[in-house]
Amino acid sequence: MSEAVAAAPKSRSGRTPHGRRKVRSAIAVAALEKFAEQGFEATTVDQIAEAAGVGRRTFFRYFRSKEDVVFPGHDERLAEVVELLEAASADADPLVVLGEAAEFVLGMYLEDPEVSRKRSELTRQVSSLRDKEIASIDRYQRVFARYLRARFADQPDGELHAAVAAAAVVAAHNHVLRQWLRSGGELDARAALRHATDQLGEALSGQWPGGRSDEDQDRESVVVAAVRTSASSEVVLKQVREALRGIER
Amino acid sequence: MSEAVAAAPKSRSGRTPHGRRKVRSAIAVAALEKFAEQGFEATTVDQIAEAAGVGRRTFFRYFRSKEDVVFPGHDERLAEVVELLEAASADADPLVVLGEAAEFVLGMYLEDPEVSRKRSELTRQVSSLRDKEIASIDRYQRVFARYLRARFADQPDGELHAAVAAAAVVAAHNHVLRQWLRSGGELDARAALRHATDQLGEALSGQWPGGRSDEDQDRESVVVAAVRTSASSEVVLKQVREALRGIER
DNA sequence: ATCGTAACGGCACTGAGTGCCACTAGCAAT
DNA sequence: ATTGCTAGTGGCACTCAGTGCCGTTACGAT
Repeated sequence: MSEAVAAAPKSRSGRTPHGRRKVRSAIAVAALEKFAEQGFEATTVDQIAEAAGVGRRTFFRYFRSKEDVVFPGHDERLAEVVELLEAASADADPLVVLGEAAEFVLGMYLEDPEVSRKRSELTRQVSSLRDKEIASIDRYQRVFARYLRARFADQPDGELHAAVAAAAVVAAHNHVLRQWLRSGGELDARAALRHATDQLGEALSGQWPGGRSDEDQDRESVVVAAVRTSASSEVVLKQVREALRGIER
Repeated sequence: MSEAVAAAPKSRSGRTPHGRRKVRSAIAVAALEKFAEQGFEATTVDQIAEAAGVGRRTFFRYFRSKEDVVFPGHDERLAEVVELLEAASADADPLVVLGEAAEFVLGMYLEDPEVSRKRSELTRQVSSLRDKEIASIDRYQRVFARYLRARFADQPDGELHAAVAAAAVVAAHNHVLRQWLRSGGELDARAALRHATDQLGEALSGQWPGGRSDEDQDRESVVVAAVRTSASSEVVLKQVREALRGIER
């Protein structure tokens, strides 16, 4: 590990894959192995580099920091979400679009359940990783909020509603993700997320401005007789909702 | 800086305030001065310590990290919020309680506008500080969510609603805070926050379970005739809501 | 005056992250 | 095959944050 031998042809000496993309993967695998074995903080970059068969300096060429090994390519993912939102039709219900974006993000976790579980285990234990992840989630939320801000631009309190709705969607996503992780991957996360965002859409676009555009054709199929009553509109609504719940399904 | 002179009576040598709490303040002031002067990253702890007239080691006795100088006592503040929520009446509307908690947090910023503005300027520019702050905000959100989870425990989807509502309240708070900062402290932030949480309360407690306890007495004052229709319950509800809106107010 | 305690300052050490440079492998042109 | 270019690599040295240790100093109590 020291003398003149070090300069020998490492290319074929078992280690040092030298494949362009293989190196990155080798480092990541070695790192996660070490983290699971001896913990995150107790593992030094030197150990990871040695285990991966690369130099310490090379580690930092592939990952900006030790934390970054745990969250690979979060930047690219975020860029994909931005694209997704930019490509969304201007006619579509903004909250539906955001729901789809959230499902897309969720899909990235669902793709590789084992990695996701290991990551969540790590982030649960190591505070610096938790902070990193929270910051990363916040970036998604900012993108969501920016999208909604544009869509709600002409409404009163549009910025407020955008910020709140974005936070709500992200919270719903996170909640479903946590449930899924706790269930050991058994839960139908996509369905759960859709259920959650449906409820959100009902609550938010119902009371707030920003209504749907395809409602008009349904409007004629129901007639409502409105009467004055001492009860608040909230109470009336609640009664109607319960009544409907009794009829349907 | 080296020989026997170092042991001389520093206590009266102009520097070294030596007041128990004065030291902390002196360090903080010196740090913020240096940060404003040459930037956060370009300022080393040694420089801060020297400017404050204390040893480098002492700096780390008062602040866990360089970032911590910018966010002093966030832990204590969080503890206060926890107390506030624990002290809240079990009868009160959970969302109102959370609104008050949010206003309390907002109040901490409002207390000292100049410091708040300097902090926000710093966090806007330095990513590591931004991440720290986001993590700190998330801790508030977790506390909020935990509170709501307890209050919504017996409801269907209670956990989801707790997570979403907590996120919504925090988002509203952050939005108002941002507005206030941008307005240069002119905005009536408390009123704006109350306006925002009022809307939230309407949207969330209206559509979702988690109803108030005084609704039952109102229930008898409205009668609903339910009929089958081709329209979805969403559409029916929306129609009713619009009709009510036309009648009231 | 003396003792005990708490705070302080210095020192040395670990480990993350960066800049620099020399080396090598692979590839293209000749 | 030789030369030359480029990109990836590894080692080295350096800065700086953060920590453990310890001798010293200031201060309060007896």
